[in-house]
Amino acid sequence: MLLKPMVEPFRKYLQNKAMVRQEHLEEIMDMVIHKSIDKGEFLLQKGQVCTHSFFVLEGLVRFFSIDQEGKEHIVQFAPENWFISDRGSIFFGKPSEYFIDAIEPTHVVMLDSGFFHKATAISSEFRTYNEYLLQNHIRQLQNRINLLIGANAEIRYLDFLTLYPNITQRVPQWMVASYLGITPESLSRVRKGLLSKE
Amino acid sequence: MLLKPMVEPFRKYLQNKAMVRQEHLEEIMDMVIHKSIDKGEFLLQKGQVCTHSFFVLEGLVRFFSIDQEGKEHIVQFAPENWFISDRGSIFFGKPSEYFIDAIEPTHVVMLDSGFFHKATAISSEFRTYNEYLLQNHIRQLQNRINLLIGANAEIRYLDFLTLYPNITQRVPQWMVASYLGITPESLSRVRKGLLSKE
DNA sequence: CGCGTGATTGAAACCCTTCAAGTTTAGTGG
DNA sequence: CCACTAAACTTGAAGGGTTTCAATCACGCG
Repeated sequence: MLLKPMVEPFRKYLQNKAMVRQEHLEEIMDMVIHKSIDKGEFLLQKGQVCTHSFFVLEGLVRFFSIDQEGKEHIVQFAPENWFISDRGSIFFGKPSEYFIDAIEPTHVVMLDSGFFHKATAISSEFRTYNEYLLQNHIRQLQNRINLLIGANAEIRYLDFLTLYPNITQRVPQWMVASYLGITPESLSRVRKGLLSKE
Repeated sequence: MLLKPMVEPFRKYLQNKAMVRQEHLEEIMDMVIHKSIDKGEFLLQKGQVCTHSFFVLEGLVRFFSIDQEGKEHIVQFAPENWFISDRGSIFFGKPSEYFIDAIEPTHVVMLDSGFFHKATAISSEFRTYNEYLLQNHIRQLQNRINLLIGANAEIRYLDFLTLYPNITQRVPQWMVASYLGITPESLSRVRKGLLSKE
């Protein structure tokens, strides 16, 4: 058996979060491959068919699109212990409309398209947890849509701060703006306005 | 056995879309309850814990929030053959932030919180189809977020038209505006602009 | 140091909203 | 079937929030 020290956080995650039992752990762990990427490197680029999901062991990645005018729009951040992939592309086998790259030097495990089927077949605990992740993801996306159609930039920024309190210091402000759907200049002014209130 | 003529479309859906086999059909169908509601009646109101998912047999419902200023924001429409529920509330047992009501006189089947677990255990075909629905739902929500943070009202309206070509005639224009995150007046002007282009 | 990236600030332009008025459409009761 | 009414849609003008473009400032790193 190979020594894979870097992927240990994934084992811990399966054990403590997903409650996967000892007897199923190794079989699942045997399916994972470690990969490390530098800041700025890509895990997925537009036009590629997304073949893997990624679990972030260490570091921070972003999931984003680039529009016709060349502007980036960040759909999601993924720090440690988050799964990230283009579900549409991986599940339907279509070329992706999105990019995934590293904001920090990052370690991930790569999970091929059969991983979730196999792992849920092996461990009912993993199946339950995976379903929880899907439901929670949908809940978050709906909440974000609700804010985007109903709330102004200030409220969306405050919501972001409470939702991702730890990430704010790790990403440049212009990326936060991109996530919120506003320009860096606007975010700067929103922050200025908030400071003068308190 | 009871005669349930109204729920027949659900049986057909399970058979043709989800590819549920004959031998599993009745067991699943036995779990469903029919309910009909008038235009304007609610299936879910803010503050309630959502106890059921709904499958629309006939008619049209909307899933929406109301903000502090009393304005409605439509997160989703659900016409025939769509599932609708507040996944967050049903899965986590928390009071909902959303409303579901009928835009037309509507017939639904009610699926209690255990339905999906039981049905996926009974039929592996249903399990596969349910996963497809979840993945597809996430893909749609991500796409909508991407448009909300990166595209103007005109582009979002055109996307809406291609995504829901049949619904446009069935919902008042002010609801479409609410879905797009703009005012009815703005949508009226967007439409005027599009007419003068062609 | 100097360079590049990111953050801030200002002014003008733009998109969308708000408010108000008018028009059309749809539903209801006589 | 028409008349009436309420709701939905349109249009205009003014205002607000956000973007754009440009200039300046702050900082980290070679």
